[in-house]
Amino acid sequence: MPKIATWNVNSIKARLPNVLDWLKQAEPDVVLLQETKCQDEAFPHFEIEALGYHRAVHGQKSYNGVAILSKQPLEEVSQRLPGDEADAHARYLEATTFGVRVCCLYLPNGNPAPGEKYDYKLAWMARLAARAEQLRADERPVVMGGDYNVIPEPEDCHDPAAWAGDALFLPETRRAFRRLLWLGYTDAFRALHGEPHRYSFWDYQRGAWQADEGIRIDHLLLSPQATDRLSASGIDREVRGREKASDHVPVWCVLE
DNA sequence: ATGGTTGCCTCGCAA
Repeated sequence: MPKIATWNVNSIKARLPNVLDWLKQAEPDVVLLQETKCQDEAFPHFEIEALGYHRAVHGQKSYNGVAILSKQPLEEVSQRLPGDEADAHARYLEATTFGVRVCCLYLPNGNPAPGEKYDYKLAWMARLAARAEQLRADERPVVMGGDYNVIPEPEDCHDPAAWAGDALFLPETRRAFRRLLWLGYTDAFRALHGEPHRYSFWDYQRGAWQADEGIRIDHLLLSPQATDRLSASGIDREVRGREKASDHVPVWCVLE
C-alpha cells in the first residue's frame, strides 16, 4: 500500500464512464490524471467522491488539465512547476498523500520539432529536473508520474525509424529524460519488467491499436526512498480495447 | 498512400 496509478484520460467528461469502471475494478489508492480538459467547476467531483476519493484539480478550458485522486486527504497542494511564472498551461500538480509526495505532470508534446513548441518542451523538462532534484534532496518517498511524452528507448515503440524526427523520441528529449534517472529516479515499470514493446499509448489513427503499434510514454518515476518500497508495477493494457477508450491506458505501481 | 481519429467547441487546433 498504496497503489498509485497515472492515466491520461483525454477529457474527463468524455471518459467518465470508463474512468468510473476502471476505478471500481483496479481500486487504486492514488490516481494522477492528465488531459482532463475541463475547468475546475466542471470536474465530475460528485461521481468520483462517491467512490471514496479526495481530489485536487488544476483545470483549463479545452486543453491540458491535471488532477490527483486519493483515498486519503491531499495535503500541501501546489499547482505550479517552478521556473516560469508566465507559463499558463495547466500541466502540473503536486500533493502529499499516504506519506508520499506525488507529482502529476502532463509534459508538453513538443511537435513540430524544431520550433517554439519543442523549445517549450525542453525548457519544461529542465524545470522538471530542477524540481526533481529539490524533492530528492528531502530524502522522502516521491512519485513523479504522468504523460511524459517521451519514448525512453527504441524498444518502447514498434518502429524506431518512424519516430526518429519526432519530439517524443529525439536524442535531446531522451537525454533530458535520462537526466531524471541520473538524479536517482527509477522508472517503476521498467525496473520490474524487462520485456520490450510494452506500450501505454496507441494512436486513434491508422489502426494502431489493432496492429499493436504503440509507444510507452506514460511513466512513474520513483525517488530512492520510494523505489525501496516498490513491490509491483503494471500497465492496464486491456482498457484500450473498451468502448470510447482514451488513447492512453493506466500505468500503476504498488509501494509497500 | 503525407492518409487516418478523437475531443474541444468552433468549423481549426491539439494530440
